[in-house]
Amino acid sequence: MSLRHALLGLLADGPRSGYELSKTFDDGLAEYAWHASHSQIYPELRKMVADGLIEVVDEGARGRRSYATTPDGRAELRSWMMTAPAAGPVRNEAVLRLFLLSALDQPDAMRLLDAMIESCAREAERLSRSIADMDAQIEPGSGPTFGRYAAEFGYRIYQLQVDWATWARGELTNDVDHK
Amino acid sequence: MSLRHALLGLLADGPRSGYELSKTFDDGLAEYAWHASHSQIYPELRKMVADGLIEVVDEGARGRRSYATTPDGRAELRSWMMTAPAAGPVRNEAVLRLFLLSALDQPDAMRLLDAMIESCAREAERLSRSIADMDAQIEPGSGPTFGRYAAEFGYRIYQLQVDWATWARGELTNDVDHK
DNA sequence: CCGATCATGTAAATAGTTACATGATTTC
DNA sequence: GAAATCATGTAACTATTTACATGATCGG
Repeated sequence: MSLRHALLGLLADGPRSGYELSKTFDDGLAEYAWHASHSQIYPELRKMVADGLIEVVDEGARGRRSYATTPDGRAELRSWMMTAPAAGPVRNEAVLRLFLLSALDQPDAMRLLDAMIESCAREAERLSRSIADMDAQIEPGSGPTFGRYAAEFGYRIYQLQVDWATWARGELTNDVDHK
Repeated sequence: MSLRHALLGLLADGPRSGYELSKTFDDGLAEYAWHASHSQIYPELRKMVADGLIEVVDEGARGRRSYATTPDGRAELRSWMMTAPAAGPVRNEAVLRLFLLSALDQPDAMRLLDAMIESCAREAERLSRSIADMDAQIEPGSGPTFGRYAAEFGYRIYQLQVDWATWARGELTNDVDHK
């Protein structure tokens, strides 16, 4: 049950409301690691309270409730972080399409690879700028934030997709030349 | 509904049984792109027959049934390949744990990073050997197989994780030094 | 003939998505 | 005072996992 651990992990940084947690999924986490919608998050938070992993620490305007981890929650998170198997089942539609490339004919495959190379390159560049911004305004001595780690990962993964697709494009071209 | 398209894509290469499709998921696909168990695959194949996307082309021993794509199925696959959005929701537990690293204390984070670096490096090396094997025994003029594409992707992604984790390890170390 | 593997299935439970629903507060 | 955003929820549906279940064939 990774959603539960994702929520515990985010709350480890400090109290958050369901709404804020939902936002955090939307920027960064959902793109590379784990996606969840608010309709899944709110009920899960209730269950986690019932299970003693988190507790309500503040109630604000508009029914806002902030949650924080309990000692049990932190123990559960640590145990999961340190003992979970290295790889679990993966779901990634973009990668799936890369893998099914050979199901297309040559011109379609080329068109798709070109489109992917372009969109991944654009993303990589966007993240590269975003990283430069972050690095320009950190206070010295403080380590990278969550967002900085995520951006670094994102930059590298988009660059990888560009490189892989460029390589695959070359292989496909050679393939045709030899026929 | 990506499972359906994954199955269509695999069947585009030639007729396969549910059992074989299930095996294909297990080596390569499930690790980087999409996971599915046989208990999900068999019912889905039946639905796809009912929807006219695939058909039974052979019945062999032990109740084995081979499926092949229909023209409708190939059209559906192509349309999905060419028009699906560049990025969908992602699920990847290993990456999630990387992102939640800051929820651990320094020594635990270091231990986890070291373990990840080691296991990813081992995987990268295994794939590197596997790639060398494949490249040694291809007939000249024929393009890379599905497995070759997958292995290339896998190698690069494990290497990326090693590099990212090594970078993160350095950042964490600096962080402590400055305190 | 026995163990491994081939080959398919179903049922129950959990996880996740999509659509619907409501109302408060802030900002302009 | 209207639009945007904050903030939470539920219901129905679909997808996925886990566990149970069965039997055929192949290799030694």
